[in-house]
Formats: sequence, structure tokens, C-alpha cells
Amino acid sequence: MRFSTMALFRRGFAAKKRYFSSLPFLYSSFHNLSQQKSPFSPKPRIDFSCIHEVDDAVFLFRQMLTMRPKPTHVDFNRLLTAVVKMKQYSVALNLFDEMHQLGTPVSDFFKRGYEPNVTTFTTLIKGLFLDDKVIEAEKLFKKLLALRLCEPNEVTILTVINGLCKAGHTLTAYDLLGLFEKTTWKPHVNSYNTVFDSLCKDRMVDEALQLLAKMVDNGISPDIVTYNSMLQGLCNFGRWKDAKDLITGMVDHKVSLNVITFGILVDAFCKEGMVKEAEDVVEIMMQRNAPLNTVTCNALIDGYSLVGQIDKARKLLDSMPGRGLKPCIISYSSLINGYCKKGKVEEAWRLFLEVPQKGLDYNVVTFTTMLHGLFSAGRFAEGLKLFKDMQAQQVIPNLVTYNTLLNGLCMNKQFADAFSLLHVMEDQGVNPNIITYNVLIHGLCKAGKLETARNLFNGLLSKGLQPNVQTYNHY
DNA sequence: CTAGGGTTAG
Repeated sequence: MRFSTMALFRRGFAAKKRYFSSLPFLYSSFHNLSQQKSPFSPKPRIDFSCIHEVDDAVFLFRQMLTMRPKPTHVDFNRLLTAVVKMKQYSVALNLFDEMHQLGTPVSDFFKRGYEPNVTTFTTLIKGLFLDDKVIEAEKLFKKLLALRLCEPNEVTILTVINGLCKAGHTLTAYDLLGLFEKTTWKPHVNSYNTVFDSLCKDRMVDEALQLLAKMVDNGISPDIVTYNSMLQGLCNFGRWKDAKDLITGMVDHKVSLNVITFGILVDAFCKEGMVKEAEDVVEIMMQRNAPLNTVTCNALIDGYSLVGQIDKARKLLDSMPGRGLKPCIISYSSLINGYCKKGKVEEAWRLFLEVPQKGLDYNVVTFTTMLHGLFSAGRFAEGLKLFKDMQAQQVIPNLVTYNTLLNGLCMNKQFADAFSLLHVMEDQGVNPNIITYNVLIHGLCKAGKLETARNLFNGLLSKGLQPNVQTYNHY
């Protein structure tokens, strides 16, 4: 996938370069001229408001093909955009192909005064990515380049690179970015940013750092988003020294830290249980008159909960309205978790009951947190009742919920139920992970069912799961 | 049109 993309891109690029690279500015000025509205130009009046469903669009399309003078690409673009908005991407593609085949050949495109319609292509490509049709999106992009249908602009490039990143093809996007750098289409900093984000999330922090250096070499200035993405990546993997250097670099390059930068730092410290350091960051924020926002408050509530400073967590939540912030469901989930971890399930439950009164909706995390709290306190029946409530409220259990439930069942030695639940989750398309099996193996070992435990253990590798430290700890 | 938040295993 990765290599074929590159090869095809190169082909498209080679064809492209001959025809376009010398004249981009000329094209763009033509574009501006023809976009200007002239009161004298006889434009066919096309009523796009009649489009309510796909069939309307297709009908209008047929009409447009017979109109004289021919509707411009702007009109076709509007039509295609309407179809794309209805998420009918394949219809849009077919209409486009038909328009292309019935219409003037590409070489006549310019003679007739139709300038390349980059917006149409970008919209289509974006639609295909949104529809998870990555291959089709790539194909269209390559076709665009190979047939020289239009000059891609910054948005086109961003759309393709972002689409690839979000579809999990980070390295393809990375390579594509490198190829664009060598052309006349210089990627905008946004395109770099989306690659940074994906590289960091895919644990390729060093590659991201290299890209940062390369970007600076190429004369493209990283912006605050670049730095924040990079900072997040470094913090996530405990690269404190690099994170510190990065911040120094930001200051050197006169990129001022914003509320998100501080938020990332607070969150990183909180996750490590370094509450004191997080408070220092908050102190700096106060000095700069940068107020706390909900996200940062939530990170702090979580951090305080982690280290058992539940009173501070509570105070912070209570202080939020006074700061002009409305606690959200995440604020509540974090504090509920804090109380549960402290063994104060009663208090957690009281808070849990407050949620609907505050006009907030429970979600899967809130339920799972409370469920875990009840089970940990040995309140098994209440936990099961809560799970039933959750299902009644149409909140879909996820992997963590199932693992929590399994843990509860194992603690109660209800192994038959546990195994049937294992099948239920598989039926629901929720794939068990190593934690699922650790829970079962641990429960079985504790109950003296070593045979069953060992059988599960021996089956791990064939399920594609790696035993970890905790797996062995249970024996 | 891209950056930060909550849940599971003695």
C-alpha cells in the first residue's frame, strides 16, 4: 500500500511537473478574474435549493448537461458539494466521471475558459476519506495528478495528508509530505501538524522530532500547534528532558505558550502523580492571567484523586462555577473515581446520583467507574443492578466495562457466568485483551481452578495476546 | 483546519 502509493504519486508528479510548475501564478490570477461576478455575463440560473435528496441532484445534473450555455464548473461544483454533503460519495464520483466523459476533453478544458476546479476534487477526496474509502480517495488524488485535472492547493494537500493520517496510514502521509516538499506545492504547516500528531500517537516520537528539525531546515516555521503536538508526544512517553528542551525552543523562537501548552503540562504531571509540579504550572498560569479551563481542572481533579488528595479534588470541582466553568461529566467521573479509590463509595454514590440533577448524562466511563467502585467495596448485587440500569439507559458497555464485570464475577467465583460473558462480549464485537484474560486467570487461580487457568494461559498466544508481568504474577 | 481531559488486572 505504502509503496504503490508512492510509485503512483511519482508518476503523477512527473506528468504534472511538465505542465504546471512554471505557471501557477498565472493560473491563480485567471482563477480570480473568472470568479468575479459580472452583471453582464448571462449565467444560467440553476436552482440548487430544489435538491432535497440524491435523486433531485441526479435529475438536476441531467438538466445541467443539456443547458446552453453550459453551466460552469462552479455550478457543477455546487451540485457535487450538495451530493457530498448527503454523504453520497460514490454518486458524486460517478456524476463527476460522467461529467468528465460527456463534457469536454481535458485538453479543451482550459480553452473553454473552465479553470481547474480544485474545490470539487478536494471536497470529493475529503468525502471519500470521511466514508473510510481510503483507496478510492487515493485513486482520485492520483487521477487528479496523472490527468492534470487541476493544480492541488494547500487544502487539497492537507485533506490528503490528514485523511491518510486519520485512516492510520501515518507513514504514507509522512512520505507524501516529503515528496510534496520537493515539488512546487509546498505543504502548509497544518499538513505537518497532522503528521506530527499521528507520529506521536503511533509512538514514533523520534521520527516526529526529526521531522521538526527538517521542517525548520526547509524554512517552515513550526507554530503553536506543532509544538503542542510534539510536547504531548514527548510527555506521553516520559521524555521530560526533551519536553523541557522543546519548551526552551518555543521561547527561543518566540512562540508563546498558550492555555493548551499549560494544560498538556498539567495533565502530564498529574498522570505521573506529580501534583506539586502541576500546581507550579497552575501558579505560572495565574501569573500570566491565563485562567484554568475545564480540561485542565479535570486533569487536576484526576491527579488529586490519583494521589489520594480527595479533598483538594472536591474543592476544585466545587470552585469551578465560581471560575465561570461548568463541571462536565468527565469532572464528575474523575471525582467519583477518586472517592472510590479512597474507599469512600458512599460519597462516590452520592456524587453519582447528583449527575442527572446537574443536567448531565452518564456515559460508559461514569458507569464503569461506579461499577468498579461498588465491586471493589464488595457491593456485588448493587453493581449488577447498576449494570442493568446502564443497559436500560442504552449506554453501550465497552471493553473496560466487560473487564470490570468479569472481575466482579470472578471475585464471586461465578465462573460459568464469567465465561458466558466472555462469549457475549465477543458476540458484541468487543475483543478481549490481555487484561480480560488476566482477570480470569487470576480469579481461577485464586479459586484453585489451576487446570482451567492454565488452559486459558496456553491459549493466549494463539489469540494473538502476549502474556505480561501481571499474567505471571497471578500464579 | 490541525493541539490538551475521565474507566479495567493483588
